Amino acid sequence: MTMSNTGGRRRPPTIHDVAREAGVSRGTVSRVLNGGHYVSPAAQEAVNAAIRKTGYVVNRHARSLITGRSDSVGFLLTEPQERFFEDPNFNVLLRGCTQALAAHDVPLLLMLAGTEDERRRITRYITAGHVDGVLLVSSHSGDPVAEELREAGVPLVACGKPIGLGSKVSYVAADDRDGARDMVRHLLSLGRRRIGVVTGPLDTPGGVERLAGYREVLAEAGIAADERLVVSGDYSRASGEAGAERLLAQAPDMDAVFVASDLMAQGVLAALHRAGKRVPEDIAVGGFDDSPAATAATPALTTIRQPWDRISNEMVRVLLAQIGGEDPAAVILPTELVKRDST
Amino acid sequence: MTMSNTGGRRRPPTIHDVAREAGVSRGTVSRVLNGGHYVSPAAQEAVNAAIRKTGYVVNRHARSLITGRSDSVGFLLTEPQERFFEDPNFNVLLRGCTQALAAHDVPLLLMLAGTEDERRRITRYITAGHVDGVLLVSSHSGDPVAEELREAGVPLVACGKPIGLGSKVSYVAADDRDGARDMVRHLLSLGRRRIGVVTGPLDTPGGVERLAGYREVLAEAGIAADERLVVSGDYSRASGEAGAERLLAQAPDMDAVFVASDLMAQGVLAALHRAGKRVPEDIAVGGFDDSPAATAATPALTTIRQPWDRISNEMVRVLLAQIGGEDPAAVILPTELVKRDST
DNA sequence: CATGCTTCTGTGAGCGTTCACAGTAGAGAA
DNA sequence: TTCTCTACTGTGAACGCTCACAGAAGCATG
Repeated sequence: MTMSNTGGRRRPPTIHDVAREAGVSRGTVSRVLNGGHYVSPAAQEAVNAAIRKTGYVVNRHARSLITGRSDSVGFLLTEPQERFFEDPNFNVLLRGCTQALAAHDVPLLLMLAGTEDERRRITRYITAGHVDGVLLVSSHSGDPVAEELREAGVPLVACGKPIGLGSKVSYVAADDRDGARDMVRHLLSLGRRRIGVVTGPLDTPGGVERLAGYREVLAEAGIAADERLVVSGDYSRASGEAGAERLLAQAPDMDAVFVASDLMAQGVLAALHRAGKRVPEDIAVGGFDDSPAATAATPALTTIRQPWDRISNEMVRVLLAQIGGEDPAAVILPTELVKRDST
Repeated sequence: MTMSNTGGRRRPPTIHDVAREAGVSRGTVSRVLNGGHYVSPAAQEAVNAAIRKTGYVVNRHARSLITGRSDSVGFLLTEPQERFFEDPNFNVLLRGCTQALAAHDVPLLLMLAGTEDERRRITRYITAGHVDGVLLVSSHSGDPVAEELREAGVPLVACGKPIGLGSKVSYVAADDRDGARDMVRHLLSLGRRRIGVVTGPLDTPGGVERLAGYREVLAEAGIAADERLVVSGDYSRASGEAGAERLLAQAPDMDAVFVASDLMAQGVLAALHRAGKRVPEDIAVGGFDDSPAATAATPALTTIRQPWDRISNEMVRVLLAQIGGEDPAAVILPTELVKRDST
């Protein structure tokens, strides 16, 4: 073994060591490292051998210092803390993004900005160029961070359509409205006519769009809108529980309910259970997300699958493209109805 | 406003710009930046004003290049992917560590190393000095990453006691054994005598220790060990379900069961429900973790709370201390019994 | 033979910091 | 006065890399 590195760290090999080992100059090694253009096969081979032999790994700090890029991206969460770890979707997204970035050898910096203070610090950090771009996960509109970053010219991709901002910012989103339409059509196809809805927060695209889909399908089916069948939640389990109770009180003849998230649907199921309603016999329940909560629920939840792997992949793709100089882009991905036992 | 940075990124101010603005030298600015020793109050003030005026932010790459430190740490997950996003504990831990690090202005790099290939790449990345230290989250023993990193002299703190390694590696863990003892004692105090257990994987410290606690308390109570009451799971919901079925078959007279994770307990509850057993009347169920799954379960789960915020805080503290030159340390934190409806 | 073109290679400069060192000024002691 | 000590300040020289440029070699074309 050449790299006798056991115990205590010694000075790692530099590009100079590799060059000497390979009998070429720093320039040639650098060229090999960066794509190998204008390098003879012989030199190429010698350099690669030297890299293997010395165990050389490029010093990203030195590289970043001169290129001005950091070759890393931030994963920024501007949600208040609770939501982050209550909502399983975040995990799937985070995991997907980490993997997609790893495939490009780009490390991911996780950033939490719940408070005003943290937001300032992190904005500062980002605009100082410590990351090349940002994957933004914040559902609520009027998020000042997105606007600040956009103004500072930081490449940015949001997850879900940012409500406040113009079309100048990239985003990747599932087709919420279409997913909602699918679910409500499914409920209609089961013969249900008194279909309630527990929406998400109406300052989020998901909240707005899923409600819109619900309304559209009912209108198309010639069913009159009934506001007693519409209540709002905040995606939390507790708000689902409260929502179901309100619905039962306002519309006792309800025979189905479309819930804008699986977590809320869990709450709805609990409330229905308490009220002595059988699911799906008395009331069919449809969720949204296809999160682990859907299979964990009893009965297992019929829901709308969001294509999280594709979403994360696309977010990374669009972000890297934008870092590479391309213009912002919006990507909408289709959802899928997953039938289980609750309908 | 001085920093007219609107649209397109311009060259950010350097330490030189600040020095000129403040009428001092680079050296003085640098000293202010690094603690302000040997700097006159007047210079101190002038530099701070200049920093505010120019909007200067230190270029970490340049700093890292010369100091040899990266001022960032890695959060390394060597679990296979599924577990990561099925287990809510990871989130809490991740969030806690991110916050604790942010308080020290240290960014966190999230690293996933599920496959052999990824492991090699990431080990390489880490040993090249791209992070100053690593927070390691992997429960299974015989994890080669931990050993490699330790050998390379990378500061390292594991979450949970690494089984294979000697005492040379730091770790922070909840007192699994004591938590298990509390739970089993609680079940005994309810008059239960035929207490089953669904353990975690027995190549993880949590799996081993929680089972040991169970055995100890039963022995102390003078209850003979009965291997028909002991089955193993892998912390997944499904394995809890399967485990409960085995227990019911092997020991139909079981009147309580201690499950080594809340997620598995959810599976246990489902299986008991299917078998027509009432919880807690027929069989009391105790979980472990106090994850969101505990409150989501019906009935709400009596469980053992792991002090995740303290765990993450301690992990960060120990890691930073180790980076600062201190020796490795082990920290054991107490757990807490949380009584709900399942016992 | 000169000229141009393409492919390849080496060299110096410089990215923005910190660090070691060499000062300078002022206070107090001899 | 002169010396020493302390508090402070400025100045190269790195750190390891990429980039622009200059030049060499090979080959075809004028």
